[in-house]
Amino acid sequence: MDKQVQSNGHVEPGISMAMGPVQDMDVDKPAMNGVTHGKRKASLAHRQSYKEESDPDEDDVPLQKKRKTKAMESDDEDDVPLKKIVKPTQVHAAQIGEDSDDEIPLGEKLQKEKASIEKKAEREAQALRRQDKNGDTKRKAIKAESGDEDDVPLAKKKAPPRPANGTKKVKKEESDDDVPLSRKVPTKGAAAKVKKEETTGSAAKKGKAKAKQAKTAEDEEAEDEEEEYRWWEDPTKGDGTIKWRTLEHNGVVFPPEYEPLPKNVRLYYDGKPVSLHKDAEEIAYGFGSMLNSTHNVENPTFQKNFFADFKEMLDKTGHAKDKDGNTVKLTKFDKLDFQHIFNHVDAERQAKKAVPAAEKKQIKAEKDEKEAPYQFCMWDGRKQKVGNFRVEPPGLFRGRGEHPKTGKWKKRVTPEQITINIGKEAMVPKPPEGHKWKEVKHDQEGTWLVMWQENINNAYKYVMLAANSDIKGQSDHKKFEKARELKKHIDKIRKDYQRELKSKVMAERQRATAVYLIDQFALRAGNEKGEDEADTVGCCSLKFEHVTLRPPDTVIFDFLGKDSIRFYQEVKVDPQVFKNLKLFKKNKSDEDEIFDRLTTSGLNKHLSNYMSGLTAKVFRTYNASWTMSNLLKDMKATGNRSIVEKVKDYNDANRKVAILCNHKRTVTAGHAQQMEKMEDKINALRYQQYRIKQQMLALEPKLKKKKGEEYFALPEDLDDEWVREHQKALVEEARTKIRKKFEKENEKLGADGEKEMKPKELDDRMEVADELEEKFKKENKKGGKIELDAGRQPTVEKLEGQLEKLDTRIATMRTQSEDRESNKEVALGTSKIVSRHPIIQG
DNA sequence: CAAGGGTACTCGGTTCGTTCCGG
DNA sequence: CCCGGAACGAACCGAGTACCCTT
Repeated sequence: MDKQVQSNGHVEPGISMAMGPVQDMDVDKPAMNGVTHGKRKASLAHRQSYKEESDPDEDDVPLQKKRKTKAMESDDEDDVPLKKIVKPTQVHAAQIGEDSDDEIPLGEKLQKEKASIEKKAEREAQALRRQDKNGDTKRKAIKAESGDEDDVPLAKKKAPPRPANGTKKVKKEESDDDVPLSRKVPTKGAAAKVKKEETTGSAAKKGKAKAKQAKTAEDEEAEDEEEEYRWWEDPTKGDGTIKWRTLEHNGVVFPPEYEPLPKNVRLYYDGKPVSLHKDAEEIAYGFGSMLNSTHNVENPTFQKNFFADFKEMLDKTGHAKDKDGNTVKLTKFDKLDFQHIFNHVDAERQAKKAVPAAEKKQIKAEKDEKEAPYQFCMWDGRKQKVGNFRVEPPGLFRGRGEHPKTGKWKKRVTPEQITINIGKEAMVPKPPEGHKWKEVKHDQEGTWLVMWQENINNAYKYVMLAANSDIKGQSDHKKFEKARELKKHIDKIRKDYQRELKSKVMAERQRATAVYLIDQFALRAGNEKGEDEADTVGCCSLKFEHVTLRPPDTVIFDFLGKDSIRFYQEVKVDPQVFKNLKLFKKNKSDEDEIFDRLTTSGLNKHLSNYMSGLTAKVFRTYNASWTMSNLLKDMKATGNRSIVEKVKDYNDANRKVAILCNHKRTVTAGHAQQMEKMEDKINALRYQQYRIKQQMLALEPKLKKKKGEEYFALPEDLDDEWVREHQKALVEEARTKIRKKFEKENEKLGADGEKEMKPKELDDRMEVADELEEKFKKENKKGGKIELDAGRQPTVEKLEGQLEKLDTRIATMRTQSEDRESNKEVALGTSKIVSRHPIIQG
C-alpha cells in the first residue's frame, strides 16, 4: 500500500510526499481539504472589495506611505503561524526597498552572477555548437528514414508551395539562414496589423483572407515576407496558417468489444456470486481488473464514482441476478467482492506472459499487419507516422491526485462521436459497419487527423502525428528556439520586472512579482480551473494559504501543482518581492487568490511585448536549459573523469534540473522493500568481510595486536540477533539451491528417458547445508571464532584480496543505493530531453 | 474588459513491453 | 546458457498551457 498520510491527518492516496520537515510545518495550518465551492465567486468578491479599499490605480495616496505605516504596525500578523519573530529586521525591510534605489536587490545580484556565468558560457559556445550539430544530424537521419529527399536543414526548408497566385519570387535572401532567427520572424508590427484586421473583419475566414491581402499590399518588404512566409517559424497559433495542403489517412482503430467473463467467474455480492448484464459487467470488470492498483481502488472518491456509475448502469440494463435468477440489489459497495474477477484477469495476464516467445512474435506480427494502414498518413504527399491511432478504450477514469471525477466510467467511444479531419480529395475512411462519423472536416489549420470528446470532462482527444514526424519535430525545435531567443531578452525582462516590483499600479506590481516567481522558481503559469477539476494551482492561481512568509525574506511555497504533485520550497527572495507578497496577502484569507489582479492571459500578453510567442511556459524551458547548460559546462571543466563518474555527473545534473522543474514522481510501490533488500545485501557482504577477518585471525593470531581489536570486531549495527537471522537465511538459501538443482537435474534425466535420482541422493547433497548450519552453530558457541577448513589453507594475502574485493562491491552498492534513494521521487525523463538542447549557443 | 465556453496543442507521470545484465 | 529483475524506451492518457470567440 502506497498511501501517504497527509498533513491534515486524513489519508490521501497518490500524493507524493515531499521531504521531511513539511509534515511538522503545517500541522497547525488549516486543513486543505479540497473545498471548492464558490471559488470563483469568492475571489471575484474579493476583487471588488479590494478595488474599493486600496486600489493604487485609483487613489492618489502614494502606495508607499500607506504601506509603510501599515507595515510597521501589523506586518507580522500576516504570517499567522510565524508571529512572535523579531521585528526590527522586518521594519527595516519594510522601510527600505520601497523607495531606496541604492540598495541592490537580491534578484539583481543573482542576475549578475548569472550574467558572469553566461559570459563564461560564451567561451564554451564552440563546444556547445558541436552538440547542436549532433541534434541536426539526428533530425536528418529521421527524415531520411521517412523518405524525405531533402537534407536541407530545417530553416532552409521552404514553405509548401502555395497555390500559384502572384509571382513566386526566388528569395533574394536565400543565405540568411545563418542570420539570427528574429530576423526571419515577421515583425511584430506586421503581425499586430494582421491581428487587428482579423478581429475587425466580420466573417472570420474572410477577414483572414483580407488580412493577408492587406499585408501583401503593404510594401515591398512585407510582400516579400508574405511570399516567403515560413509558417513553421511563426509563433502564433490558431493564426489561420495552413498546416497542410493534402492529407490522407485511414482513421482510427477501435478497441475490441468487451468479452463477457466465463460463467464460472463472477462478481460476488454479500458472499454470493451474481451475474450481470454485459454492459454492467464491463464496469465491474474494469474495477476488478485493477485491484492491484490499490492506490486507485482504495481511494474513496474512486470507489464512490465507480459505484455510482456502476449502479446507474445496473438501473439501465437490469439488476444483478443470483444463481437462481432472482434479482439482487447491489446497494453496498463494501459487499462487492471482485477477487474472483481479479484472479481471472491475473491468470490471463500470466498466461499471456507465459506464451512462448516464438509465437508471441507471430501474434505481434499479425497485429502489426492489421494496424499497418493506420500507422502512417500522407501529409503533403509525404509519409508521416501517426502518433496515437487507437481510440482510447473504455475504462475507469484514472484522474490523478484529488480529481473529483476519478473512478467514473469512461464510456466506449462510438463512431458517431468521432470527427475526421482529412484532405478534400482524400478517401474518407469508412466508419464501422452500420455507423456514421459525426463529421468529416477539411480543416487545414489543424494538425489533427481524428478527434472526439470524452464523457468525463468533455475533454477533446486528438489523433495527431508522432513526435518524430516533421511537424512535431518542427514545433519541438521551435520550442527550444523560442527559449534561445528568450536569452536575448531576459536581461531586459529582469530589469523591467525588478523596477515594476515597485510599481504604484497594483496590477503591474502583481505581474512583475509573478514574472519574478516564474523566472526564479520555474513555477507554472497557473490557469484558472473549474470546480470539477482537481484543486491544483500554479503561479497566477496561488492562494493565500499556499504562501507563507517568514521574515526577513524567506517565502515558503506549499501547494499542489500539476497532477496534484506537491510543490514545497523554502526560498529566499528579493526583499521587494517579499514585501509585495505580504501586501498581496493583506486582508485575504485561505481561499483568496494572491494575484487577484492577474490572469495568465494578461501575463502572457505582457510577455509577448518583449518577444513574440513569449509565454510563461517558455521560462521553464529556458531555465531548465540554462541550468543544464551550465552544469554540463561545469562537468567539462572538471575533466579527467571516468566514464562511470561522467554518467553519474550527468545524472546528477539531470536531477538538479528535474528538481528545479519539480518533476517529481510518486515513490514506487516497492521502493522501500528494494532499499531494504539492498541494505540487506550490503550487510551480507559486511558479514562476509567479518568472517574473512576471523579466518585471518585463525591463521595469524598476532594480527589482532597489529591491526587492533576494532578491525576484527563485528560491525556494531549487526547484532547477534541479526547474525542468527542471517545465518539461518544463508543455510536456507543453500538448501533451496541444492533442492532446485536436484529437481532440475531430475527433470532433465526424466526428459532424456533416464532414471531419476532417488530422494536419498537429495538428502546426501543436503549435508553440505547441514554442515554449514553446524559450522555456524559452533562458531556462535565460540564467540565468533572460526575454525579453518581442513581442506584449504588460505593465506593472509589471499584473504586480504578478498576483503578488498568486497570493499569495492560494498562501495558500489552504497552509491547505487544512494542514487536510487535520491532518485526515488525525481522523474528524469524530461530533463534528459532538455539536456540535449543546450540553450547557450553563443 | 470580463467571464465563460470552446479548441488545439504540449507536458509529463505511469504503465507496459523489451532489452540488458549479473548471478 | 538460463533466469529474474532492473533499466530503458515507447505508448498512453490525464493535466496542463494558451488562445480564440461570444455575450
